[in-house]
Amino acid sequence: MTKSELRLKLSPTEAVEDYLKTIYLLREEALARGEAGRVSTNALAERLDVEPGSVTGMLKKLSGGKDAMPPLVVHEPYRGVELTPVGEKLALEIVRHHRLLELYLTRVLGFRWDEVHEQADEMEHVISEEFEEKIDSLLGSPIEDPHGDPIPTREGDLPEQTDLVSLAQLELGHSGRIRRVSDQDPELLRHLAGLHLLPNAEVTVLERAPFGGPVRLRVRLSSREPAGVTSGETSNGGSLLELEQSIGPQLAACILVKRVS
Amino acid sequence: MTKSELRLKLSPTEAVEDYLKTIYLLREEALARGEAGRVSTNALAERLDVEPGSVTGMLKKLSGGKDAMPPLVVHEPYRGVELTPVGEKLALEIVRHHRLLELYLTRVLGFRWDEVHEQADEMEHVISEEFEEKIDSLLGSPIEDPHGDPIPTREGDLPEQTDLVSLAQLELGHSGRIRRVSDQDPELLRHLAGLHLLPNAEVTVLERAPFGGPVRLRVRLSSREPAGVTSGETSNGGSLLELEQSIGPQLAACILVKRVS
DNA sequence: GCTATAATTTAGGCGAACCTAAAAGTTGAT
DNA sequence: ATCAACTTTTAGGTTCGCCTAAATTATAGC
Repeated sequence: MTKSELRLKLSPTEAVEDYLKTIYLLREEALARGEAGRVSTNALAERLDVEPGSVTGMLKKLSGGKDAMPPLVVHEPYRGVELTPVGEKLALEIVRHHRLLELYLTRVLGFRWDEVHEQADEMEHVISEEFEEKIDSLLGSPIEDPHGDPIPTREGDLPEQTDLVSLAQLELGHSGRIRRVSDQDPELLRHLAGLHLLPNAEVTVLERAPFGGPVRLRVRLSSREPAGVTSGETSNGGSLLELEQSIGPQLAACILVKRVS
Repeated sequence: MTKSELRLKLSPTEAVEDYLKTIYLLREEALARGEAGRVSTNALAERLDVEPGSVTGMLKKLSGGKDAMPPLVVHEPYRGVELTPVGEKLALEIVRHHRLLELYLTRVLGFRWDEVHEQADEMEHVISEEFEEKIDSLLGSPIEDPHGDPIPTREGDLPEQTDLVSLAQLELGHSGRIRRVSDQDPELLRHLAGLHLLPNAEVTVLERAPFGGPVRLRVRLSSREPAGVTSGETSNGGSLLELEQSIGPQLAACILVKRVS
């Protein structure tokens, strides 16, 4: 009843919100990789941890438009799906909730950046517009979350992130400042924090071994490391402001930097 | 998936949590009224806004104990239901979440006391134990919420509230300090705030009209009115520290006071 | 003790969102 | 042009939490 009451005010189901959000995020990731086109059913299925058949069923519902709800996606069979303007609006609301929550949980409640994604995934569906507004203004209307992901405005506009390339693309000898890291995997985030590969750090590609070998990097630590990012181990006793790390190529692909040199 | 994953760690469903919480709260209210005995199916149905038949079905499930889940209630057909120790533990966890959230939303995020109940009802099911701990310590391990309801400890102990009587019971000429008000109805809370009948205010019963007539009260405003309780209208310009109000008997029954004289 | 009323249970169903298995359609490589 | 590999759809099923309607059981008045 609490649930159905909510849904009655024309709000989408939690499952619907998850589908819309995921379509949006997959699209965003594809764009970052320079790929065009629609999101495939299978990609959605994998990300949502659901069988492809279930996705088809949901896409049918979402593109149907019932209950005074306009179509939220355009699904062209065999060629993927994309959001309608209304669907994108809804997706952006959820993404905004998610990223605001992630930032709030780290900045205000002191969680580490690897702890917040799962919590935000739960809370994003239940917080009220008023709650959203309160934490937004408490944070000073921030434009990105702890992982560097841009936070949509209430109106659904995204701060543009220009010229970001992944460490997998950055040319030998070139440098960049870390701007954005995938928030999906807590393990990955803990690992990166351990290597001090954090937002605002400046890195240079020293060497790239062939055949998918590791990438050797010089890391210049950011003077002010972002809050709530390092674990308890305050091993920053020494004044090491520069170090070298080696990372695998799929890890490098998760790290987006803004070119410096 | 997100949902079923959670449930797999042996956590109860949201519906189950709502049933347990509601059984607990109805029991608590009955105790306050001096009634003993179990909670009836119909009382549950009414509070949960669900048909009685649905309640019976759920009670069967809850008393069944499956999926490595022990029985959470004892349901004696035709004579109501009560929580088992395990069920009560779970119920108290939800109540703790709810009341901590209510306090957090008023104290930290600046919501009014009539705005927080519905939000807490949603959020209580999704916040993590870590979130609970963070806001608990941020609030200084508080013992009651904005409406004066006691907050269970993490161990499931309740701060005792001794000697509370409702304004419907308080004898003519006697005084009490408002300690606790039902948080169920936002309208009621707004109304009370308008009459300055707020926690910590001291009231004296001046007159009680017969046949369920109104109760006339003298209200001495608390020096420090609880935060987030009065609406925008800062009509507290004058220095009126004492005033008279008249309220109906069912309203009086919602206000619990601690005897002063 | 009987009956009216209220409380409870039974039985059958529904929609949401997922599943599996298998069929059907599409694409690309040779 | 054909066939293998992939993608998508279909068809039928499951669980959860709710519903209604009808049957049953308890309680209380007379």
